[in-house]
Amino acid sequence: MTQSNPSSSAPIPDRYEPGAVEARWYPEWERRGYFRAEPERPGKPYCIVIPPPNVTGSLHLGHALVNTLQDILIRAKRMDGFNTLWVPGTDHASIAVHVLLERQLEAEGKTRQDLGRAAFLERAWTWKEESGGTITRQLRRLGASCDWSRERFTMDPGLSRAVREAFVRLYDAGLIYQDDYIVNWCPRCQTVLADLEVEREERDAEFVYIKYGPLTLGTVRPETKLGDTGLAVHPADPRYAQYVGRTLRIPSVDGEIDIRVVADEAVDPEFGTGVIKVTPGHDPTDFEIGRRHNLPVRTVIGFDGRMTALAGKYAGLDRFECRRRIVEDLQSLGLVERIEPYRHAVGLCYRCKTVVEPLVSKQWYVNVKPLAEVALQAVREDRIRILPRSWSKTYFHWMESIRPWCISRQLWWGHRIPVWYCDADGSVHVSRTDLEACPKCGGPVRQDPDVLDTWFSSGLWPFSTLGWPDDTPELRTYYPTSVLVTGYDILFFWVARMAMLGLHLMKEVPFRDVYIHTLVRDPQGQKMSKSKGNVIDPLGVMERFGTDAFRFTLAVLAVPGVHDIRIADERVEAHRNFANKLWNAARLVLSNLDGYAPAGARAAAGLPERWIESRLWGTVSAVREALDAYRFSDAAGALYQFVWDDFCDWYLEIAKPALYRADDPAGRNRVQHALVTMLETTLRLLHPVMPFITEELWQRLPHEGESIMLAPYPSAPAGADEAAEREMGLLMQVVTAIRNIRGEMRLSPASTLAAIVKAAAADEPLLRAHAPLIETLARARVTLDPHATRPRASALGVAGRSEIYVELEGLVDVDAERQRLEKEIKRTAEAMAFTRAKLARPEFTERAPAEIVDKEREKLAEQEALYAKLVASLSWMG
RNA sequence: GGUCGAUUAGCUCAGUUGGCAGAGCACCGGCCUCACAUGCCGGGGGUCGCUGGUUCGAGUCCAGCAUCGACCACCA
Repeated sequence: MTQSNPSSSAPIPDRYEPGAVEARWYPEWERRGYFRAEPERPGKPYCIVIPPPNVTGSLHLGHALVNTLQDILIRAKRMDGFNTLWVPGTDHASIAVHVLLERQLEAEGKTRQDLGRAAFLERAWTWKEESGGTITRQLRRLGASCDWSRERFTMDPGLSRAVREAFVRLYDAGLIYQDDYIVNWCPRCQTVLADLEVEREERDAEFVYIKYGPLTLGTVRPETKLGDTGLAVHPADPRYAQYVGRTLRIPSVDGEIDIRVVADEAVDPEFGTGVIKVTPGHDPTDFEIGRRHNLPVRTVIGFDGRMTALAGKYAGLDRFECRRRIVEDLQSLGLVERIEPYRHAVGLCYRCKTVVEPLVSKQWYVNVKPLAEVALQAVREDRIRILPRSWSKTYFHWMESIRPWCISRQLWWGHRIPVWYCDADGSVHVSRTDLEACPKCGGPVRQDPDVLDTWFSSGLWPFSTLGWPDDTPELRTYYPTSVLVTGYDILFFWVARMAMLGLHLMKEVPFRDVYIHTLVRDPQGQKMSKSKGNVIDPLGVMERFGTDAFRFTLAVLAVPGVHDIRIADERVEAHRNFANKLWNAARLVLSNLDGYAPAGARAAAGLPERWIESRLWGTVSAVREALDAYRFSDAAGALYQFVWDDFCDWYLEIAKPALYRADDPAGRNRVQHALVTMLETTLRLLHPVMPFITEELWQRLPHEGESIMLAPYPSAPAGADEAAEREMGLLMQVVTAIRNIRGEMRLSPASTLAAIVKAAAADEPLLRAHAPLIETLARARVTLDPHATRPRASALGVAGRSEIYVELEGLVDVDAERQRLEKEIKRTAEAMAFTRAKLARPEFTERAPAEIVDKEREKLAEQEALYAKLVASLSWMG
């Protein structure tokens, strides 16, 4: 060993105490540079870019899950000799930061406009500097082995350059354009929102039937009446055919108005009265109808959510207040026919939950249709694998019906749109560099005041973080990245955009695999939110149970599927216990290593050693296969079962006698060797999931190398030792049979039982050879007698085709035993009848595969033998 | 309205090509056995939502129904 290690040599406590171990190892790993990547390093590249958490955020369960999974993959690949890179970083989260800072300002009685753009941005940067480190500190706490030397932020100079490059290229390709269109406007955030950023929520409302002269129509938005520039009916609706094309003069809240009736396919004649009012300025459908029929746009609600001057006497009123007033006024004019309760979905801002107002305004768009086709193709052709596969369909569906992506935002915090306007000659210039003067006339220019959608810069993340647009070694080595791990909630927001932009700008997919994990919910299945007060703080969980236990729990919960997972304390507690189990197993091994000479342990392995080794290799294969398929739960499950059931419950108990005996140093050494190699390998196998405890224990065990992080990931040298597994299986059955009797008969665990084993001929030598092992594990004296008859006062156990009699020596209630026997006879008879019936059916014996039929026949033979024995036993009971 | 998914033990959930229903927790009984009571040994408990179909054989495949959920959607 070349470096001193921070693990203490003090006596090992009998409980695993995670806090100190975690605090010790992470800084040490980081200090030694284990996380750092080098493009020139040998090994197949394996790269993951982190889904950048919002810079202002703190670690929540979703982050904990996604980053644990990534860390498991990266650690396993790193140990397995890959040239690994895990790029960490954070997102500037334009609108989210706005909401947050504006709430702060609100508390001070100010608005962002009071502050002004420069001061607001200064504040945002200060906030970023102050709290931006929180999440990365917490990721370290989780054990995330990211290459922190390559940490990126979406508003870094380098990434900002990438954003401009991308914008210019898309603009030059004619894929970015400006359009006057109806958009989703958030009156609180004072910005436009992309369609995706509008959430739907069912709300109760009033459906008001308003008289429009001879016609009546229903609406949930009476206030937009002031913006009506037409009425529409379905072209094939005979009821209203006479009105189509006519302009009606009708009474309204603001006197007589003229309104034209048009026919349009968008109208559903079945709904309401079959007539709709057309308000092109405040409804997307109406906007389209208006365009088709040349109806003017009349904007009566402003960007602030208040009625405009065009609203006449209602000008200045809040839109909802105006709604009430209009309905009152209509009622007093006798223009309301009736009002019905109505439940419908309203659009809300995904950040501040304010009701979105459809408004017409000029915005920048990306024509994503052609990009989507390429991105669609990549998934169809499996160049990008979306896992679990079922998510592909969702991706296809969205991509196929994709609409232009509105990318401008009337916000300040973000990437300013690289477009300059010259007022002198009216020219528009898109530029990679800041412009001071108009390239055409040399006159003054002003930059577009808006910023880009946050997701524009995160859409470049897989290559912008690797140095794009420069041609860097990082880009050449690590792009395309190997896998993207993320939640389905940002499949469209992020994954789809990365696929489109990556394929367009890099001409290559941004990632080979996309592993979509499920979302984490509280124990009641509720989505966690601050307002519900059900947020589980991962740091608190790690504090209470340890990071490794927490990570293991997340891995266990990470089942491939589409429905969300729930996390409860009991789950984490169970894995805290698992960590403790591992700790104590190691403690047993470590405290019995005196005199251990690795070189002298070459002697032929005994059956239990062959068995545990076979089990270990089976586990190694299972874990590797599971990780390759992103089946984290299966990997964790295999590890749990091996460590607890096979290694601790069986092998350690088997090993103890040899360990404690001083008279057979060779045998002891052999067992020590098995213990050390099995445990050391297990720790390496477990390390990606439980990095801290495995490092701590590995350092204390005999090992090669300076850290478990750099040790090779185990691979199975051979297949299973089937003979060993079968033979040990039988011995274990005999032991369990005896223990079973002890339990059923209520015999003291302290007593040594007398067991007579009537072994089936084929098993006799094995049972004879390992009788001492059975004796130890079952706490029984074992007599092997192939011709034994069952003693009168005894209980019967069965292992395979062997019988075990445990003498009860008058300790047991005969009636109780008789009852037990009767019950067992009944059960056996039922099972036997079932098997017989199955075998009696020619369809089965003729058409089922031979080995299945043979298995059934064998089963029946065993059942019949057992039945005969049981019946005989009962007669012996008298 | 469209799409996808779920329904398995008291609870939370596994169950990959159809071949004897599993885990963790909870529960019951017995143990402080010199690694661990965050432990050990044993045990009980399920018509796999309902109805049909395919098959020698269905938790698994197909159809319908019921209940719940998620996502998408311009029905005013």
